[in-house]
Amino acid sequence: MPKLGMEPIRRAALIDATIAEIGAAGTLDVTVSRIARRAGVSSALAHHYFGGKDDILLAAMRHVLRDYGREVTRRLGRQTAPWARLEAIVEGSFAPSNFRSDVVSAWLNFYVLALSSPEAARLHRVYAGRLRSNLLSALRPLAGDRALALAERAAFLIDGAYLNQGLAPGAPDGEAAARHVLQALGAELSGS
Amino acid sequence: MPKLGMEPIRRAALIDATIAEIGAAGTLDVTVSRIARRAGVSSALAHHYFGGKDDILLAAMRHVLRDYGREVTRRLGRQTAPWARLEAIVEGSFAPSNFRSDVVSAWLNFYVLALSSPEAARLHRVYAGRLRSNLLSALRPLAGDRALALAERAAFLIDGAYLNQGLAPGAPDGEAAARHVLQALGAELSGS
DNA sequence: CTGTTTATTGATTGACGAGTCAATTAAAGA
DNA sequence: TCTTTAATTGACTCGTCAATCAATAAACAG
Repeated sequence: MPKLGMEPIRRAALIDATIAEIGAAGTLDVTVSRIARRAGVSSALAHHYFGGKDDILLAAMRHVLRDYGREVTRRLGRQTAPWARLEAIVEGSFAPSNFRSDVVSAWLNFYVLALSSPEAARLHRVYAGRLRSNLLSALRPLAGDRALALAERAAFLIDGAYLNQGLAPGAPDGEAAARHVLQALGAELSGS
Repeated sequence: MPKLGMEPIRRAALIDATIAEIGAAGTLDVTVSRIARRAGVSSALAHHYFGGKDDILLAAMRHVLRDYGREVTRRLGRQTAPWARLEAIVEGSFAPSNFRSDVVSAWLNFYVLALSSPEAARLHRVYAGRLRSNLLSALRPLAGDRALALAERAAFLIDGAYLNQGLAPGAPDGEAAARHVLQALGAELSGS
């Protein structure tokens, strides 16, 4: 019973299913059939709309990255003071929608995918570049020429927190992670 | 032409080949055949000594973790002053033998493997626990009751540096990473 | 109505890869 | 010398899975 205009709905459902499936399995070794089943369609349809498994994976990665960027950008839009902008970046990074355990699990898998897939590597570079650029512009007024090094450390802290929260047993706690990172940055800034 | 006592030699060669293969491919999706070929034996022999692919992977993970631990422990043995012990931990973490690009690539893959393999998760917990315990004992005299939070941040920084160096283009620079982490910790400690 | 386009799937193909096994060679021991 | 044991492999089996395709059904255009 084909209704028209299904494409965007199916795509979205398949992408959500992909993230959920990867999150549940903890690996990219998920079959197209399982993803499709979770989305309520046949595996043939997944191929029809995406072309191949790689394309599905990359679409899911783009989706995660876009959600992440949206969350940060939204918070950043309202702030002008440097420290407030820093808070916006960090808190956006650990916002509940990004920091759900299946999303973090998928995130880690996409991170590692960048080691073997050029397109995934490109997406990762875009993310990493934007994060550093955001951090740098917020830190410049606060830290002057130490801003570059501080931005790098902040990026390390954020990624490290993701990695550890992703592997820690129990539900991840974004608030605690954000507090950690901000406290570390605050301490480094005050001790100038 | 079977010589006796080949087992340890073959095991070692297969483990090295596994790390090299994973490092080169950037994924755990490497075939037993390729690993065996690199080690100069047949795939049947790999199964003979290890049992299955999972066992090979876990053996390689243990090997990486053991090398890491050795490097840290060796440096730690000579030091008694708190800050020197901290340096030992951090510098050991980024020692050239641990921080070769194929090893880091394998490391990241093993990290993610812990999301789906209980045994890999156990190994990771052991590593994470020991790292924190080492950091904590070095930081306690320097930071008192802030030591716990600081140890956590240091762990985030180290893992974050691994993650970023692993994905950065070009050869990883362990010295720079170590300096980064130590400088961050020093700044936090001085601004008490 | 009729033909075209969109949505959808069941069935099939083809490849690839983990794990098994029987057979071979040579060293060690009796 | 005979036999037991370790080392080693080529060939084979069995599943699984990505990808394809032909077929069906509904909406829509003219």
